[in-house]
Amino acid sequence: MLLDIDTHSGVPIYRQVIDQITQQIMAGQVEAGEQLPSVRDLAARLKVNPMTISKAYSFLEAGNLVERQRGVGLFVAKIGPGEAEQTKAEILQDLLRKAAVTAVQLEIDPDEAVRLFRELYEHYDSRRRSKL
Amino acid sequence: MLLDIDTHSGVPIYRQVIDQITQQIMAGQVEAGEQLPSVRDLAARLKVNPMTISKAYSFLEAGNLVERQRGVGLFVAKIGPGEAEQTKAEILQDLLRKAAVTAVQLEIDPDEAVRLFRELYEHYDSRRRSKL
DNA sequence: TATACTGTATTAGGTAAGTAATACAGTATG
DNA sequence: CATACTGTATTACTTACCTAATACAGTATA
Repeated sequence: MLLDIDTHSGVPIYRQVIDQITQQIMAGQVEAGEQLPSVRDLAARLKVNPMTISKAYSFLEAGNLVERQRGVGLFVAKIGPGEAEQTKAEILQDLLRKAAVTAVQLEIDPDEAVRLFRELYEHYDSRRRSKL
Repeated sequence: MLLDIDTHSGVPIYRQVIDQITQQIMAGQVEAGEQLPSVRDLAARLKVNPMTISKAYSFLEAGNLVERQRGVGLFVAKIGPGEAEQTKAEILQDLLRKAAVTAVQLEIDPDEAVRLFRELYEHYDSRRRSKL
């Protein structure tokens, strides 16, 4: 599992871990039942304290995205389709909110912004399809 | 000047203020010599402590983006020609690219994604207009 | 001069994040 | 059983962020 922590972004490390694992689960990059790296393993890889990772994992567990077994490890949970849909929408909304605020701040025409977004969607969608 | 503070993002408030003002200056949305809102004014608007805004303004001053005059206020500085400017379209594209990639990865319907973006735009746009 | 604004400084306090160190409890394997 | 892993708990500490309150100094206007 590849995680990237940007220590200059101002976002707490544990938040970045949560967000990235959440996204990977939602994108189907990891399957239900799959084991995530151990607290110590991931902490060593990311060069942070194990308790920081444990904190992130606790939040993921509280959000029912993973199941933790003491002595064994952490496993991706089965996500109900309704829950997955809601989580996906929340992830996208956060990104689009940032874009929308910026578009408004910079006084970019809404139709222009929407057109650009749709074009980008189609661009990356066709790239994804060409991989199937 | 419209600023939006997302208290759930984990990014410190002063960082968000810095980043958004920086972005607007670099995009040419505000001109050299233009006055920014006072510390107290912006703090009241964003419902934060004035010292938090003062901290952000200090960083902007340290980065030579603004000039502060005690008793008068804060003014956008002349930016040297060497400073790399991004166009508004480039800025927005970077953000929308991330959203588009994510929407594709999460297999979110394009019309749904576009509808969400437009709603968010209109939401923040109506906030901006209500301040004019 | 008084008033209302402007930014700045200071003190004190609370919360959050991250860390180090240590130890415990549980699991799996040889 | 010993070992090596697993997650968890705890204590203590530092740094960062944010706040409230207060006051000072500077500027602009009536």
